[in-house]
Amino acid sequence: MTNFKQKIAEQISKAIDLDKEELETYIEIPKDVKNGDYAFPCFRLAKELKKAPQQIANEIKERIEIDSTILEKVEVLGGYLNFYINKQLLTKEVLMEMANKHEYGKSKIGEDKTILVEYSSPNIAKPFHIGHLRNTVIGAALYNIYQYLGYNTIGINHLGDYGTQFGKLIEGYKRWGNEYNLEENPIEELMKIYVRINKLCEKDKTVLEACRENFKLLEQKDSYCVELWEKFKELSLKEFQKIYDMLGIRFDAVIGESFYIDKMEKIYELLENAHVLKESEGAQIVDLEDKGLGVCMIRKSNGSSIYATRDLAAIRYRAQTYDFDKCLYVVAYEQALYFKQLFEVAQYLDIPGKCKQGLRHVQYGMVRLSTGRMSTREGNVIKVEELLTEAIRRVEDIIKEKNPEMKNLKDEAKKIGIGAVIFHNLANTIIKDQVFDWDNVLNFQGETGPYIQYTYVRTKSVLEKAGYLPKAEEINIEKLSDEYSQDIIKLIYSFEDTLIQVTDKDEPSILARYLIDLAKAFSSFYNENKIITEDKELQDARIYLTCSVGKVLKIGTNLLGIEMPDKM
RNA sequence: GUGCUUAUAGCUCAGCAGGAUAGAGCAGUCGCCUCCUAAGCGACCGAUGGGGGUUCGAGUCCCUCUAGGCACACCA
Repeated sequence: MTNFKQKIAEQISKAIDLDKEELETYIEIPKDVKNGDYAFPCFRLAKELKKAPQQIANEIKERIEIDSTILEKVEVLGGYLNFYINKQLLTKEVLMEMANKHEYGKSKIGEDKTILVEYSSPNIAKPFHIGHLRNTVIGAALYNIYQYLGYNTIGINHLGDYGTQFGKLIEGYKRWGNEYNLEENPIEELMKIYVRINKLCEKDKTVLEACRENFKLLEQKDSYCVELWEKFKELSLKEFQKIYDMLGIRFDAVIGESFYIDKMEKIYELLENAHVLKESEGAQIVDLEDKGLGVCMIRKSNGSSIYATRDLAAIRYRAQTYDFDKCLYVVAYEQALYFKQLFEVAQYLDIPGKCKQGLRHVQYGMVRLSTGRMSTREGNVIKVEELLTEAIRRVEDIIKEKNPEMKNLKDEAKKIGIGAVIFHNLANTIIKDQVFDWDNVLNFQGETGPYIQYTYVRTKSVLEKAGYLPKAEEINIEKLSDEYSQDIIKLIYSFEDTLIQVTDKDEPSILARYLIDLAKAFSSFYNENKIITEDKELQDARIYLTCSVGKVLKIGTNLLGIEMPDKM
């Protein structure tokens, strides 16, 4: 499709002697459509050229050649040069693109680039709560979008299956294992043990030492510890899988921290050879004080490993295995300092420079309860299963009321309920904290997942009523020159650009917002116009547009990890 | 104490790496189903935390204050 912005920049660059790429960055999209489709503010040239902005605008306008196939007109308003693009061309191109491309917006711009996305990464033996949900949903959306743009994308679930916490669990199980029924409700019971042993550790430091000792034994492959650990792991994974199935999420690699056990010696060695490893209080650290990053611990004073060691081993392994260009860590912002340290220390590894530079912490805000922070140790967490089940239940109630005849009630309710929860997690800038509120998450009106789904279902139902789909090349595009249709056309035009923005900023909410805008534009259009009408040409054009909106809505929501219902 | 981060309408959020009159949703008030699904559409109401600065122009950049959140070595 024509890159209008670029074309306009080219024209301006011919009129005044400035680099067209630079000019392109100055061009903006006016807030008010009355001011055209693109605008070039001349203010910043005023000083250089020693002329009034308006005069500059006028002079550029004089010198510019208007290619009427691309631009309708150019106007000067204040210090702005306002460009009105050729609607016919835009409309034609969007419709043809839609007709010719099987998957609209799909691109190859990421070809030859490998992106790793580490996300979800729950801790074994701990409940999967709404904090993990946010992480999982953000990671999955990024994964899908990168992939759609042609990147070779690898999704990694870096399970927290190692560390002192297991020393604690083992200690707890040793002491009170027979009091708990692990088979029945594994995570619940393990959590109780975990909470209990943590309380004891706080009171009695010797117990904490015993826990650390257990982890050390686990690391040394003590058979009792390994056996227990494997049992905990198996039970937890089964539970997690239930949730991934509900959410429709899968990973290319599920590799726990424990996978790196035998890859850590090499890390010690590399850091040793780089002369950055120092002893401090009996532990091995890398001092990053001069960079304002404190110290990064690599080996504990009792000789056992720590998460940084395993993460470094993971980076090295991933560089060797995937030769990645970018590795995204979707992890809450509370670990911001840690990741800065990690990436800093990773510079000493024997991996390609592009891998070292491609490490990126995608930070998202915490999910809190109105009563404060969620804490597994405190036991006050909202579990994902509970939330999804409630969402589905509420949707079922609404369907029974609004559409009692509906078939596949269970299936559709699931798509809508889960869709609402996923969308809610992606609708806002991810760095912002969220205060969890049932009514907020499970609101189905306004800017929500169900709103987009509802809009989509409407497009489907119109198409069903029409019973045919006209050919794109036969559409009379003049029938789509009204404001409502044009709003939609412009939005569809900017779909790919929206996806690129998501990957530029690692911010899925940009796509979520876009889909709301598109659904709104269609809803207004739908309300204002009859699609099925007497005027056959008009009907064809509108049907085609309706179909296009439906396609983009579906592709977009799927990229966010949300399924579309057929009926609502 | 140091560092990071957030602050926009009663509530939840947008605001394209400074640009034209700051946009939505929810809540509230009011209209719209003899018409393709009212989980919808339209209208009204209502806002940039305080103070400086840079700039032709600041919600956006800088400084400062205030208020939340987070992190600062043997948890991950």
